[in-house]
Amino acid sequence: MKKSGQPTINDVARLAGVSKKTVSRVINQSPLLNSDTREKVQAVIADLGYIPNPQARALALRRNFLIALIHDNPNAQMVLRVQQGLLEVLRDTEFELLVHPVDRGAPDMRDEIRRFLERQRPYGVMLLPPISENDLLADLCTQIGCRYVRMGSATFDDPAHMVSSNDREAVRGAIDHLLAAGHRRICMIAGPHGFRSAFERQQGYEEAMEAAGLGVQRTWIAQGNYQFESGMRAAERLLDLSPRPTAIFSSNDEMAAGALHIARQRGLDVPEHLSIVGFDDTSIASHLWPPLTTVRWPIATMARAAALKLIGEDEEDDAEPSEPTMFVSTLIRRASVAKPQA
Amino acid sequence: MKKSGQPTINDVARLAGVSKKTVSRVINQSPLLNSDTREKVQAVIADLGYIPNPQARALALRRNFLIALIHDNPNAQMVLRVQQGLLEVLRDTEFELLVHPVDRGAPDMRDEIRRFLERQRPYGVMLLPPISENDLLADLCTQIGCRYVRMGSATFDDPAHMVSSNDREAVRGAIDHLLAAGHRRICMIAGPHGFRSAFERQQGYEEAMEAAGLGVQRTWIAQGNYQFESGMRAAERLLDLSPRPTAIFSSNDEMAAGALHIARQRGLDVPEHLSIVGFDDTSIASHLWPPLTTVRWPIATMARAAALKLIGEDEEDDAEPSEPTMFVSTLIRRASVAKPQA
DNA sequence: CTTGTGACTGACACCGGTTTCCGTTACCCG
DNA sequence: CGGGTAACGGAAACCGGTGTCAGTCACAAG
Repeated sequence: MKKSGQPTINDVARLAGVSKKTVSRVINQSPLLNSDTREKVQAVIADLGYIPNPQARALALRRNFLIALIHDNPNAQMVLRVQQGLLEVLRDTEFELLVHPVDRGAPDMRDEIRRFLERQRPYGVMLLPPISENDLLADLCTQIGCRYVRMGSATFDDPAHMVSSNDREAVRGAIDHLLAAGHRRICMIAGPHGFRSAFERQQGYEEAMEAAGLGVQRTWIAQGNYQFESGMRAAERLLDLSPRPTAIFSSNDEMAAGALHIARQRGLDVPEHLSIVGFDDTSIASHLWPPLTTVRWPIATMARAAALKLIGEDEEDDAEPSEPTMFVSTLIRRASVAKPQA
Repeated sequence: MKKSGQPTINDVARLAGVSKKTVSRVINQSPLLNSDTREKVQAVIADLGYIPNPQARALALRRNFLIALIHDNPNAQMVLRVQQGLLEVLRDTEFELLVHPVDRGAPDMRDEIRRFLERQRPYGVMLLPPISENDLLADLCTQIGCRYVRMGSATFDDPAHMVSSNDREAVRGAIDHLLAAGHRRICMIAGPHGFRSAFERQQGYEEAMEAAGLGVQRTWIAQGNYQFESGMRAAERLLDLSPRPTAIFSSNDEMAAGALHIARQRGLDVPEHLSIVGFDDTSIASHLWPPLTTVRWPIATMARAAALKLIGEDEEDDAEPSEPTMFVSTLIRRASVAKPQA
């Protein structure tokens, strides 16, 4: 004559002969518990297959176990690798991942995110580039009272809230690689205006070129929007230059793929007639022909670190030593770079 | 002297001069409500920025507003397009998306999923291939009492629980296209054993070959696991055949990309020396050189349909006419197919 | 033999909504 | 004018857990 639904905490309490409060103590690992009682209750829990209702818990605890991933990202590979990194950490916790993409274009994006945060009040929020660069969104999180971590191409916040890489330096390394191969007419496909990553990467290019005494030519830099087609357009402009560049560095792999596409269309061999270097090391880089020399951006690793920060125990006021949350990107040398032809 | 936290339903009721019951009626869109009252309450809600606590609601309603996406998918493009499709529908509802990837390899996958379902009890569950083909998981959902939709390459369940495409027919069309171009030695890179999509696509190939009076040669079919590298290995085996095939149909784009890679390595021009056709039409297909002729699998559309099914009002017992949940894939002709050389 | 102390446990209110069960009022209709 | 119905209020219970605080018990100290 029992009700047939899920077992509740009352069922456990009754069967174990204790109060529901004690069961609650077992669940929450309260230290002041007789180990006999604990074991008895745990046995009943296991026997019944009892699982505490997360909604009820959330209500009573006034906190939930949700991590929200907010992003507006053009790149599928990147988003998925972030999800994988996060979930690798979350898997053996009681946290779950809520995915909430937004539309950067929309004028009410901020309100939309606010509504989302106020409604769900996730325990932690992960902000992906490019919207992670928006300070207003970070403010929103603190205002609502959610922990947050921003992922970015440079540190622009309290390190406790950042997981970042040093793109500028990584790009310098990539350009140096081209320089070392003998290239001088090195052009760049830059990312869209307003993106911090685009800015950092362009800075890296400019610094490397100036350090090599080559200076920076405005016409050598074509802007794209991180998508394939824009890489094609940019490459067209660059390859129309005369003299033609011998190498192109692209702010991300997808635009590099677009550049490769155009080179092919024009009958230019890569790397014989044109060297190309990308950024990100998404799977497309190794799938292309020739396989793309590119900068590996350790996204999944960064996502794991972010997850740990989000669910970590560190208190706010605590003067944490802000662990090493700067990750290094490394150049992956494949087959899209060669010495320039005489 | 108010408490500063979130406004509650009591605050709304007090300010609107109605009972909380009435506010609740407004929120839940009860039909027997004077429109004046409704508007007044809604005004207060808007004014206060009141948002009902979803946890409390879930607790009281004994249902929540979560859609879970369970998948174990090798293909980033596909997963992300599904997410986009789902979220397009969910965006203007009160539902949120919970992403829960699993590990197909793990022996306790089913238990893991059961724990997840019993804990979260999502309102709806979306099962992606390949695990959507697992009947035990579908049973699990009904057992737990969650709605579910399976996405697949053929209908193998009550149509009310399926969103499917007819891969077999689509592949027949692709092979016919190759046949029409004059190809006879058409090989296939098949998907992994045990995948329904792999089976269906292979069937399509075999049916088309037999219908053309060419018969099916076992050695003309090489198996892969849907990933790039396996496509390379399969292509190597196929291109070692003598006489060499003039065309290769691949069970998905990624393996087709691998085949293209190998062709390049061997100095074979595509499509001059070898025609290649893929399946899925993920972004890699159009980014490759030459752009890949492939079958467009309308994933996002299917995901949208699935979302509608999941949040739809249709009752279980209702003998629904099982709307058109079969989606057609279409051949996208790009540049990787040509007449075979004499 | 009290008394105090600390370890352990239970009764009860509470989280923020919904539902049930009346009860009231106003209005419409025959 | 009786009676039916639509629109809403009030009180209390409930969903399934957790916090507070008081109580019990064993045992050592006084």
